[in-house]
Amino acid sequence: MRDKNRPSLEDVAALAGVSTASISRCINNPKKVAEPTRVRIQEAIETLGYMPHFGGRALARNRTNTIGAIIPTMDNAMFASGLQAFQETLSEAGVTLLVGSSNYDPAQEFEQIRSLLSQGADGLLLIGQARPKKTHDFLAQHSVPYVLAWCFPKSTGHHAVGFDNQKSGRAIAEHVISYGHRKLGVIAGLRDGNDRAQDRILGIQDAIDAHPGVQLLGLQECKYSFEEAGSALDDLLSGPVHPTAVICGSDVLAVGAMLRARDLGLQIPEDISITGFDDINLARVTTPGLTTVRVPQHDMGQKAAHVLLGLLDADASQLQSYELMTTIIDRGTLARV
Amino acid sequence: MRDKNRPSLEDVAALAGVSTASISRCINNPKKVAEPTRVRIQEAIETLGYMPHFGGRALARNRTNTIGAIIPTMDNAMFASGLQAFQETLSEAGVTLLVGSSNYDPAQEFEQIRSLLSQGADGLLLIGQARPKKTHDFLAQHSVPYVLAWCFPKSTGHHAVGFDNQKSGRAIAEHVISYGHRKLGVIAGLRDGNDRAQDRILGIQDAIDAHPGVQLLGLQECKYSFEEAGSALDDLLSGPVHPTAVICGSDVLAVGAMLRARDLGLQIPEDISITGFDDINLARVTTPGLTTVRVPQHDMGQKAAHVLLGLLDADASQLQSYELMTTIIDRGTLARV
DNA sequence: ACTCATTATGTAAGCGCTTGCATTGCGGTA
DNA sequence: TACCGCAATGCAAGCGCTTACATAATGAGT
Repeated sequence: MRDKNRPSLEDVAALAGVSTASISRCINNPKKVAEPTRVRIQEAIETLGYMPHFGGRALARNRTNTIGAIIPTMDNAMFASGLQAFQETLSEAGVTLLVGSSNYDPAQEFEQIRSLLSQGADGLLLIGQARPKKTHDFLAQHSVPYVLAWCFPKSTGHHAVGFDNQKSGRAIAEHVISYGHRKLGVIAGLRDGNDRAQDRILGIQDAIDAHPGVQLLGLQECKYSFEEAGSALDDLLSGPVHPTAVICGSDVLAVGAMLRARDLGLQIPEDISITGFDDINLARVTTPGLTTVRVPQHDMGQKAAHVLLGLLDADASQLQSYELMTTIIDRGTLARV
Repeated sequence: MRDKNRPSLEDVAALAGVSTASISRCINNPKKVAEPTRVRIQEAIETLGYMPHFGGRALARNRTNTIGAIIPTMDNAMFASGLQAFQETLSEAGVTLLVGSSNYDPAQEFEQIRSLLSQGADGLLLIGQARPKKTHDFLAQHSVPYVLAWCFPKSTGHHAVGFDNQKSGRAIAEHVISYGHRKLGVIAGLRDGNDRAQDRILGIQDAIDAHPGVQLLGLQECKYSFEEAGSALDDLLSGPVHPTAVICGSDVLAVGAMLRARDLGLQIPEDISITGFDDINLARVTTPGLTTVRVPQHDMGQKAAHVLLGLLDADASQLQSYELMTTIIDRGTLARV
């Protein structure tokens, strides 16, 4: 066992010639201790290199100062940068981030929730709103405060910091339609267990339904990888009638489709238009640049952290929800028809 | 205080009609408990929805089953995907990941180390080898096991899972030179406090020194952003003689330079060659694809996790180091001259 | 001079869990 | 039948910290 001679409160107390209680107060609430004592204690702490024992502290105050985030994967820049902002904000408040990843699988998400909770997380950040009853029950049973991100539930039953995927999906589809496209294809993420993917599709459908002349020639679902998106494009192009525009549920999918289109010798956007969703770095880099929906990832992460921090202190039962707005970024992959 | 009626070991013990010791054993070492008792205990746990209290456990065994990672930023896909692999591997072993970020700043890194340690991290993953004495002392004083990643120190003083940045830097430079380039430019990350950036430059220098006819026309250091890299390219092109190839210290820098080159009306690679380093997704997506150095991010994260897990169990003082190999990926941004 | 706030500090009782040691009960052996 | 060894379980002492409460010291108000 390492740390055999890790100094404890008692050691510091002995050195400083005060009781352990004073040390504790000095650390947690300095103004409750007289100036000279405080200085003496500080010195003792320094010379011993004392650092409070996490377990002892967690046990005594029943609080870990730790918040967990469970995201599908950090491999997608979209979540990574939101998480970065989230972490930075927590850190400023002296709270540490625990990370779990679900790989878009509700069962894995459940396990990670369980795991982070058993690690004593004081609160949780969860992506999206759709989850099995089992998960909801579990969360309720343990009454952890948590906030949802990357979504904005209409029935605002829960704290959320995000945007309306359906509305945004509709917006980009309307945009495409406004450019004159009438034959559309869609490449979406697997909607099973993924409400964001699902809602975006719903939004696209809304737009199509609202414009009688417009038809959806095909809808492909696939994983978020260039390769799968490429195959999805193949499928979309395998029918007798080709779409003039393909709306993609994420930038990764869109770029995958672009890559494939290029391999097929198709010019973008002359031969086929493609749009993305998320506006990650990738979208700025393709030729031409990807027309996409900008999601305020950074703000979302930051705001979510603030909300969560608030929930910890105030035993806030008051609903805290913030809807952030997305915007369409016109680059070069959408042509007028 | 939430959790007022969170069940404790004692509650379970009462329900199951055994002592708390048995419950504890049943959880931590099932085979020390007779089958029928085990079943009874299990049931009690289920019906109560019992979950061990983290603090209590951490206090009693002086161990948190938690590992911290401090990376420069998750905003760079390179670290994000390594971290993802790291997390997954830890998770399989039942260990939770704590995340801190340093933003490439040694002082911030120190603070994060301090913070994660005070959160009881049993081990640490750190990026790179160069850090202030203060940091080293601190790590030594608290005798936490830690492993370095993204580097492979020659004086293998410490556990490391990574690659030799200098060697790889030299390799890509040699590659560029072998294509006939004689006038080179370099855009690197800020080397202050960043040994990876520094070593890559050193490697490039090595290659240049080894080839008498080759000259380095300019070396620009900047932050890892498209914009800064763009400005760096401007500077490189502001002299009387232009480089025919620009070697960049990361893909982000390379792409930033490409974007700017395109704005300047330069054809890549006809007018100017550009190479990257890391091989993140971005590199596959540009037109033409970026010639770069592939870093085995995934393997590195995974291997680092294994090493760290090993260090926790075996009180392993034995040095565990793994050098991974990088490879040059030829895409289209390097022309023959 | 005496009382009463007020402030600074000490005392000690937990917080929930693990674990070394003691105890019990059992089957096998002499 | 008495004894031993072993497996299963219970007992209780911490682990290091926080905090309600008790105590001491100081100064203000009368």
